[in-house]
Parts: sequence; structure tokens; C-alpha cells
Amino acid sequence: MDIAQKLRSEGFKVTPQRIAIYNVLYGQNDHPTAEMIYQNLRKEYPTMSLATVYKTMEIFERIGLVKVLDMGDDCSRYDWDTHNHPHLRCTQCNRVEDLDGIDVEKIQADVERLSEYRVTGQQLAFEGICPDCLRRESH
Amino acid sequence: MDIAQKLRSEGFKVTPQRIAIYNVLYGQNDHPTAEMIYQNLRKEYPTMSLATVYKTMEIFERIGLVKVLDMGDDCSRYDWDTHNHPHLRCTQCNRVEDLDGIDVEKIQADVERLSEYRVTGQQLAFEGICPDCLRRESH
DNA sequence: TTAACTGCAAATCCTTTGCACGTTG
DNA sequence: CAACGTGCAAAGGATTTGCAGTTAA
Repeated sequence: MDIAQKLRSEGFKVTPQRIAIYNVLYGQNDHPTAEMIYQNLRKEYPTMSLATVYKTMEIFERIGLVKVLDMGDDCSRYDWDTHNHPHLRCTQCNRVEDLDGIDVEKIQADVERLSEYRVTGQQLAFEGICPDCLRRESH
Repeated sequence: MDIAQKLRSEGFKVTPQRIAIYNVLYGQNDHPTAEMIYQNLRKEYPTMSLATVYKTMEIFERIGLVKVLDMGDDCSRYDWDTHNHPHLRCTQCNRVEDLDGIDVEKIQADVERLSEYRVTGQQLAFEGICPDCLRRESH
């Protein structure tokens, strides 16, 4: 099911803005902020507004089309890949990356067992220095 | 080493406000927000200001006396227990709790191996429904 | 004594909201 | 055509900052 169908099936309308915003997000792997998405779209849609980006993201989050990330740098970042996985932010170049290979299901099961919570969400955020910046540092 | 000594050894002055703020934090296990600490202290220190709480927390964080938590509810929470451990927030009563028993060192080592980052910080935040609220729900 | 700290008020930054106009279904 | 969406501007809320008066060392 593509975004247009997903939106309609959840009772939302399909607009050029929503499609464009999703495409920006989907096309890159950089976990952009609302501002980054907005700047990216201004060229093509001169009337695009930041408010529309935020409103769209709220809908996308609600219907499971994006995951909102708190990476500890005072603004939300968005990920089109909504399966649970950890993220890393480089404190030097500020990039945010996905990390595969961690068994998040096991961690969540452990958390449920140890806490007796019914866990409904998780945010595994790491910060550090990325390989590129480490290399740059050693010169 | 107590807070007074720690502050002095790091070149900061020891003030009644700083001691009071630390004591509020240390005395309870509720991971309070700046606002909660401020409200808690107004009785005893009528002139206490929110700005002082924030400025104090910044210093405490810098010298390793507190850990700042992002629990996804739009405001920072503070934890006097700075050893790495996961936190849980109940989405119904909004409490934030510590969780012991997860091997965070192993997770961090896995993250470093898989990503090749030098990891300097981590934030393991879970949300869900706490045992009390689950019980309340089932009535 | 003096460098640091406090606390008020104002500023800042991200995000949300109100509303008139435009668009989708 | 009725409900929903857009985009501007203004509001909101957490946090930070400037600064004059106060305090720790």
C-alpha cells in the first residue's frame, strides 16, 4: 500500500504537499528535522510552510508512516523506517544514523519482564563520534 | 566526596540554592523536571527562581552530578543516579522510573562494534503502562 | 575584595494554533 | 459542496540570557 492509499484509508486527504514531504523523507537517509525538510521543499514549492511540515508529520506519525526521534539536540528528527532500531548521533558533525544488528525485541522483552510495564514504545539513542570524524581527528 | 566538595573542586561556589536543589533531587526517586524542583523549593526559598534551577542543572550535568533525561514529554528530567541505566515512562500517569537489570555495557559494546562509533553517551528510554495503571485499567 | 551567583524580566527557539482561503473527494 | 488542508502570522511553552544587585571565598 502506498502513501496515497494509506492516507485515504485512514480518512485523510491526499495532497501534493503530503506526497512531496513523504518523498523528501523517503528519498534520503539523513533523518531530517522539520526545518531541513522545509528548506528542501522551498525550491519546488515556494509557498510551502513549516507549519504544514509539522502538521503532516503529526499525521504521518499517527498512522505509522514515520517515527519521531529525540536525539538530544533540541529538535525532532523523522525516520520513514518505523521498525524499532537504535540510532546514533555524531556529536561532531551532528549526523544521525540507523543501526542494525541489535536485538531490540530481546531488549524490550527483558524490559517488560524486569519492570512489569506493558511497553509500547522505545527510543534507543546513542551519541558519540562517527568513523569519519574519528579519522579526521587523528590527523 | 559530597556535593560541596565536588563543587569547590571543580571551581564552583557552594550556595544554599545549589545544596537545596541537589537535596530535592537526591531525596526523591521521581526524576523531577526543573519546574517540579522549583515548585518543591518555593516554600522554603520564596525567592528561588526557575532560571537558577536550570543554571544549576547545567553545572551539575557538566561535573557529573546529574544525568539529563529525554523521556519524550517535551521537558527534561533529572536523575542524580548517573550510572547508565534505562528509564521507563508511564504514558498514563507520566511517572518516570529507573530500570535495573539490563546489561547496558554489553549493549554499548555491541553498538560500538556494529557502528564503529566511539560511543560517549546513551539514552535508553521506554514508554508504556506501569503496573499500577494496568491494574487500574482492568477494573 | 572580587569573581562568581542569584533572580527578575526579556529574549530565543522549536512547535502549535487560529483563521481566511483553497482543494480534495 | 462539504469537509478537510494550507499557509501565514501570532501564540505557546521550555529553556536561555542580560544585567543589576548579592554573596562566597
